[in-house]
Amino acid sequence: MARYNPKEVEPRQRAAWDAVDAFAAGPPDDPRPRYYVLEMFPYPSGRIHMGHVRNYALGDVIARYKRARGFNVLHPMGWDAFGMPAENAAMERGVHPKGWTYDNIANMRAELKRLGLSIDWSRELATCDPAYYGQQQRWFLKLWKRGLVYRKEGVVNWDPVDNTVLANEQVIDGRGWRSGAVVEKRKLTQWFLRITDYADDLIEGLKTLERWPEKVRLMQENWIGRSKGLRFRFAFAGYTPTGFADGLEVYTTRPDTLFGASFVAIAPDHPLAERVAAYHRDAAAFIAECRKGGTTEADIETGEKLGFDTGLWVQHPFDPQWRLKVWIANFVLMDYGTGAIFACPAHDQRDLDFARKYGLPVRPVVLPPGADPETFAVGEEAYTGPGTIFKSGFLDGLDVESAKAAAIERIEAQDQGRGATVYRLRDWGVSRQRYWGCPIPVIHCAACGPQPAPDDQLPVVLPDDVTFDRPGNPLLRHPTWRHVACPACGGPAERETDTLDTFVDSSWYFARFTDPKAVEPIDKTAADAWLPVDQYVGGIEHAVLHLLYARFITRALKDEGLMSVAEPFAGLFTQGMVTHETYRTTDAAERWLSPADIETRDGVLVEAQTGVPVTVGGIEKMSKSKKNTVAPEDIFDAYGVDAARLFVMSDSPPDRDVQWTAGGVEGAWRFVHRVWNEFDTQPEGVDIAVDMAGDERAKALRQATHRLIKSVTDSIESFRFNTGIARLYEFLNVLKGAPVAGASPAVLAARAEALQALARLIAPFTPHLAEEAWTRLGHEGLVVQTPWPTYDPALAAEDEVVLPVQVNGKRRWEIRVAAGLEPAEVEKIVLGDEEVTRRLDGLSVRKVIVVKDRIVNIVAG
RNA sequence: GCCCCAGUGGCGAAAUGGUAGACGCGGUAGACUCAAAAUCUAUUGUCGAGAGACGUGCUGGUUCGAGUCCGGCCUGGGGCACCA
Repeated sequence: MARYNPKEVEPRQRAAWDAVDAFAAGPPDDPRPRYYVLEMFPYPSGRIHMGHVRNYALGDVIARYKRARGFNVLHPMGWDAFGMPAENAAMERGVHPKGWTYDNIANMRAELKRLGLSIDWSRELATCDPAYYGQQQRWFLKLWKRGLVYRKEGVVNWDPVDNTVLANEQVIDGRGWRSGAVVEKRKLTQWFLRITDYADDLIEGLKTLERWPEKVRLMQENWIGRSKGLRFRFAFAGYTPTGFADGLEVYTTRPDTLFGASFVAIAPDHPLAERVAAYHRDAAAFIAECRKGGTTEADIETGEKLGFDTGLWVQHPFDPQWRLKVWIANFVLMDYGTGAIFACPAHDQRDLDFARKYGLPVRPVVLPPGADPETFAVGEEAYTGPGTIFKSGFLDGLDVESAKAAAIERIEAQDQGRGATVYRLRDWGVSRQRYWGCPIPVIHCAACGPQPAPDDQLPVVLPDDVTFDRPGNPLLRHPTWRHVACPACGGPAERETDTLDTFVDSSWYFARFTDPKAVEPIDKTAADAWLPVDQYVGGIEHAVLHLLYARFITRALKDEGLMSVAEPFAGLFTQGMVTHETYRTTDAAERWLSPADIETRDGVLVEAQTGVPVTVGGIEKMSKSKKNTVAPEDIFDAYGVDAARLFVMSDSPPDRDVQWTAGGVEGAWRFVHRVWNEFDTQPEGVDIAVDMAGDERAKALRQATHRLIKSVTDSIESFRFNTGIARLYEFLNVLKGAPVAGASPAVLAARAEALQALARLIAPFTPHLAEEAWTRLGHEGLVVQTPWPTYDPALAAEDEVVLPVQVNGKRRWEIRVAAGLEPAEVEKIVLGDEEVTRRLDGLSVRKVIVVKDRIVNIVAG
């Protein structure tokens, strides 16, 4: 009897899979139904962390399960290989980003292979490979031709640490998503992708994504932020400023409150504000002050409403005699709606704050239900609820929604505006002033303007000979790379030196995986065969960023005819994080300590090296800064890969955070050994066909086996891997209750049947152990090539059930009856039970409720 | 401020409206051992000797029956945030 040794078994079983190329996706004419399972591909930081282990183990369970269920599974892996860390390494350590990246890829590939993932490695790709980003340049130019790419000057988010521009989605709480630096506003000319063209589609599409978490759909919907309202023009009263002969256009979602108008306000960046500033020094000073304020969180929190009276007046659209003042206001945003609003202080808090500060009129026009129209007034809080419109001319008596429609209708009839839909979503700025990214394949000619790089010059390859001794974009200071001939006129021209946001790279890789060597960006036949991805697995942190960009690019490429699906991911699963306790020294320095650096001495937690006492802090996401990480490689060495995989899936539901504990992984490790012992003690050559009838113990084991198959299958199907694993643990306890020692031939046969099932059921979770066990049972082939076990419903069903009997909802005793017994029969048994008189305690039976195979409740009084 | 999610033993967690706490961790006792580790066995929500009672953040309600459904509140987490 040999002790299970993962260090010996695991590499051997991986070699066995490789020898038969077990995980290659089937050829195009494969008759099996296709299933595409994909985890978000990693950034090659150099090492895998526990988050990767969990992410890829979860995906691997699905891939292995689906394969066993007879699917032709595509389960590829690649590298999101462009990005800042490579350049930082170049600047800090003098290594080349390319070398650094490919070294990291080599390391991480080896680590991921060690995890025993059932990946089709023949499809591996890296986004920094010209073979990949060249194809990206191809479709980028196609989208340019389509009008989905444009260049404009605008105020952008500038990350002063990474020295680059960031998209709105990449600014979190006023800081760069990667660097954490406070983002500044800069005016730059940038490349944009017209994601707003698809705003409506992207919202509507969410409704079709039934296998996405509600939470993610909601976040995307909020991010796109569709609102319906009215866009209309105010005519100026008295003086009309130059360039505004058509009036001033505003956007509102509350046209029902137009008779409550108090003033009109424009953004400090509004062209009219600039016009006013041209002849009004105080206005110019006010605008400058607003810009300085910035958009950081703190500024907004304390942000006081500030305004500047332009001295201009406009006419109310429903009453030309009624004049409204035009203010410049710091709370009006230029890049939402039209950058101008009409204010109704009674029914909008911001307008109210502003009106109170500057002594402007507050006119309630929505009467809350039950309020008195004579006395209703607004104090310090605007009324935004439902009600009846009053003091509003032709809108009087209508409810809010009807009044909106009526007001829009009137404005449209007057030809002053139209009902409009406005989005919060902005176009996606994709220019990055960095070296390690996909070059934007454009050539700038002073005479001809920006020109697409000619097809025969693609890919536009990054030059290798660049320097990182100074900040800024190395492409900009490369001596020769930029200088090329204009493809249109042949004159001297310059390459675009901006590279693409790395989120562009990850917006289509799932499509490239369907044929990673295609001569076109996407092989339509392969893409249409495999897409959409049946199950995508990744972190919730990409709920808006990557997942929104990928949906957009998929739609754009579909419209370009490159593939046929509109939604890239039919099913999405967002897994929780791996967390760990944090530790700090109690000395003045309060240093964070790694779990590896602490130990218990005389019952006190101390730093191993110094003996300084340690306090246990919160349970947080594993991170380098808090030092609460555990290196996967160390765990693999100590407990084996299977135990690590098992533990990250066993202790929490996959979508929730899981807390890494030393005790937990030891439990998983014990399970691995106990499973092996059951296989190891089973004698060889047991006759499984022996007659088991009449042997109660054998029958009980067989029933447990078939119930196990059912419950593990159900658990995997519903992504509740933790409960599936719990059933496996439970079953092991059953097996141990029917040991080989002293077993009848029938029990031995039942054990053999149980082990045949068990080896296959654990295969998605602990694949190496499963394979070794399968071999131990004497099979020639591999578990990975063996179908999923099936259960006999008759055996899985209970034949006797214990029914709790309640009296008035309180459990009093229980009876044992045949499963499936009709309620009337059960009632007879219960009422005939001698317990009944004792338990009723003098009460009489009023009613008996029997839920078949579940419970009996006697209502007595 | 708005939107969403979650509160269950010492801990991670189970539980189609039907026996709350499966399974694991930790604890306790025991076996094996010269001893320890490992392993195995039993036990482990609280109170109670026991029968039993009480227990799923608080509070109302629906129901024969509520952790689960509905209303209000509290706490924690996440998202958005001057979006007109």
